[in-house]
Amino acid sequence: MYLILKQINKDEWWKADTPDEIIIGAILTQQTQWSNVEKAMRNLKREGMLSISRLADANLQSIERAIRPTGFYRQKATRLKEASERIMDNGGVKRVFSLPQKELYDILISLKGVGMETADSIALYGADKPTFVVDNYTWRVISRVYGREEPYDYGKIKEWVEGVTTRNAELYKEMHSYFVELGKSVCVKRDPICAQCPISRICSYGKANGSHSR
DNA sequence: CCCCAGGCGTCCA
DNA sequence: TGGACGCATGGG
Repeated sequence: MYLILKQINKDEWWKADTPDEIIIGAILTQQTQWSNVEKAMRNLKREGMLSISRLADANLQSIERAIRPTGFYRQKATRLKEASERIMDNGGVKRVFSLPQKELYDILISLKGVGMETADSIALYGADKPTFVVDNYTWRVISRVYGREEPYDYGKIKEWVEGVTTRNAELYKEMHSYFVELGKSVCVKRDPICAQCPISRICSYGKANGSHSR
């Protein structure tokens, strides 16, 4: 586990040249590997569309073509364009990001294609608001460590973490990157092969079926 | 061939 | 209100 975590630099983990790229990346990475998002971002940059203002005015088909590698590209293209238009209507990225955390969140969550995780990701990594981001990796790690069997509930996990930590954006960026990188190495199902799992020693699944006895 | 990916909106019991 | 489903390309 330490070998994985020691290589993470929270300032490099979600790197972006502009705040706009955080918004674009947050939408494109939904249910998608980051390597495919990078391809799409390169395409958008090459076409001069890697900003909220340019996306708002861009041709829908050209957006679709550029972001195809991320999958769900028709949905994402429409949502990217409409979200960009809404943000421009609200004064642009800089103004929206300068709003108080709750007002920013309310705008983000009202956008089609922006749910709780995406809104929190944008607020945290784009606007430096101290909000903890939950995702499937976070849930995968927590549910195994604490032996939770109930369905994934975003709000419950978020409230629990924020209740036992100081509300600090840099801390939450670091924690999120840890959960994601750890989660990537944790089995998806109740896989009995735990030898190389970074959390095998504290995983309730392994304890239950005895595969961690060594 | 299979399963999975840094979700979300919609629909239905 | 929560569980299933469609969205779709790319990688292992």
